[in-house]
Amino acid sequence: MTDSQQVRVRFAPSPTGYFHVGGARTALYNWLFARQREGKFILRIEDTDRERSDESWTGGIVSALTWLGITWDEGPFHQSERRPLYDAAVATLLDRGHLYACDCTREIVEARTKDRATPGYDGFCRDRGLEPGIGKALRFRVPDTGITTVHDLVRGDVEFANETIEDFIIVKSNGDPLYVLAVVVDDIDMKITHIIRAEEHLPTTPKAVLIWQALDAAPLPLFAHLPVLVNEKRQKLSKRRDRVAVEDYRQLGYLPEALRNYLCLLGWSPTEDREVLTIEEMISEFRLEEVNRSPAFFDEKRLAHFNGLYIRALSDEEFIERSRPFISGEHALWTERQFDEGLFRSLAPLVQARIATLGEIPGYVKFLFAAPFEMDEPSFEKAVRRDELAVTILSEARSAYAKAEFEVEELKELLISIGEQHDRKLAKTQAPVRVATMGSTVGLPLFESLVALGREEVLRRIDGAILRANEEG
RNA sequence: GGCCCCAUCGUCUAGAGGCCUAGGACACCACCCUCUCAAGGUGGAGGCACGGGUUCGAAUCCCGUUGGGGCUACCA
Repeated sequence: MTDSQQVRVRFAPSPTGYFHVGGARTALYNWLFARQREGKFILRIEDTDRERSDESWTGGIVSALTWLGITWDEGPFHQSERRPLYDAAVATLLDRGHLYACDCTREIVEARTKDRATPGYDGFCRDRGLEPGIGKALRFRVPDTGITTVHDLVRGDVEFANETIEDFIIVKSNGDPLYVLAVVVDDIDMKITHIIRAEEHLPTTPKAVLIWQALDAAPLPLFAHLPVLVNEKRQKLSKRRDRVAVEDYRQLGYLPEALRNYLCLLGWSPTEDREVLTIEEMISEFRLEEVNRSPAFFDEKRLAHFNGLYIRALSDEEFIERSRPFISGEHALWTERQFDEGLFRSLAPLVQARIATLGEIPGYVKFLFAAPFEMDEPSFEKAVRRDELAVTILSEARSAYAKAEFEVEELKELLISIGEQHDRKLAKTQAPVRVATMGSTVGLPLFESLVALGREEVLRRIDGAILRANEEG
C-alpha cells in the first residue's frame, strides 16, 4: 500500500462463543488505528463454517462493541452472504493452475504421513489430474521452494520456507470455501490496507499471502500481529476456562471506558508514565509500531483499580445514572417499593468513594432497603456478644437517640460522650451501634447511615439487637 | 515432533549502547489520615532467565542455551 491510500482496517471475529476481552482489545487497536489515520473501520463476521456459527453470538459482538464505544464505518458483513465472491476467486485460481482436486480422506492422509519427518499433506493428488467436483476438496499448490515473507508492523519481517507449508485445502469437499480463502477474498474486495489481529493467526498468514499473490489483484496489506492475552497460567485466554466475556464484566459493574483504558494498555503504553488516557489521547498517541511482542496477562485486579479510578471521577449525577441497573430491576435485592431514590442519593457519594465495581453498590445500601433486615452473624458475634459493654452502650444510645435531633454531628457527639463515660474511643463505641443498625462491622459511615434510616427504624433495630443479645447471650 | 513467536519486579509496562544506583502502575507490607471499611497521602520490599560474543561501555546489538507461548482441521 502507499501512504496516499486511505487506511482501511477490519475486525473479523468468528461468532463461535461469547465475545471476549481479547477480541475487544483487537477491535480497539483496529479502531484506534483507523480513527488516527482517518480511515475506515469495517466489521466483518467470519461465519464461513455454518455449523459453528450462531446468529445470537453475532448480536453479542455487536452489543459489546457498541457498549465499548467501538463503532464501525461499514458492515457488519457476513461471509456467509458473500459466497459468489469466493466461488469466482476459486474459478480464477483453478484457471491459473494454483488449485487441484483431492479426494484423500483425513484418515488416509494421516496414515500416509504418520511416519514421515514432515507432517501434513504430502501432495499425493497434486498430479493426478482429478476433475474438481462434489466429494473432492480443492487444495492450493504451494511452491516447493522459496520463502514467503510476512511484513509485520509489530514483529518485523517473518519468513516461512515454502517447503514447510503443506498444500492446504481451500474449498471443502462439499463445496464450501474455507476461512483461509474467504478472508483473503474479502480483504482484497474490501480494500483492506492493514490487517491487525491476534498472534495466533501468524502461522496461517503465509498461506494468505500465497493466495493473495496468486489472485494478483491487489498489493499486499501490511500485517500487525498482536500478542495474545493469557491467563495466570500464561495460556491463551479461553472461553472455556477463563472469565473473559465482555458481557460478564459489564454485568459485574465495570465501566466501558475503564475496560477500554485497561485493554488499551495491554500491549501498548503511552510515554511519560501515564496510564489514564482519554479516548482522544489514545487515538492520537497510539502507534502500531510500539505494540509489545510478548503475551500479556489479563489482570482483573488491575482492571478493578482502573474501574475504581473511573468511578470516582464520575460526577454525582453520572454516578447515580450509572448505578441504576444495579439498584433496581430484577437484579436488585429489594423491590421498587422498598427502594427510595432520595435516600440512595443522600448516601451515593459515600458509596462511590468505596467501590471498584458498580456491582458492589447493593452490598453497601442493602441495610437501608432490603427487608427483612439482614444481620451478619460473625459481625454480631464480634461487636456485640464478645463485648461485655455492648448492651449497655446500645441502651444508652437508644435513650439518647430517642430524643435527639436526627442529624449527623448530633448523633456523633452523643455517641462520643457515651463512650467517654466508659473510657472508650469512638472507634470502639460505634461498633455495636453499627452492627445493630447496619448489620455489619464494615460499611458506610455510621452517622450518615443512621440519618438515612431515620429515628424510628434506628430505635427498632437497636431494640432488636439488645433483645437478641440478651436472649442468646 | 514440525513451523513460528516471545523473554525487564508476582502482574502490566518504561527503557531503542553511556541519562539505569533500571522508572511508573497494580498487587503486597508499614505508617499517616480516620467513627468501621474504603478512598487518599508517605515510605518499603521486589526485576533485566542463563552463557558466550561485539564494544572503551549492553537491559539495550549478535549467537547459543533454557524457559514460555501460538499454530499444526475439509475451525476461525
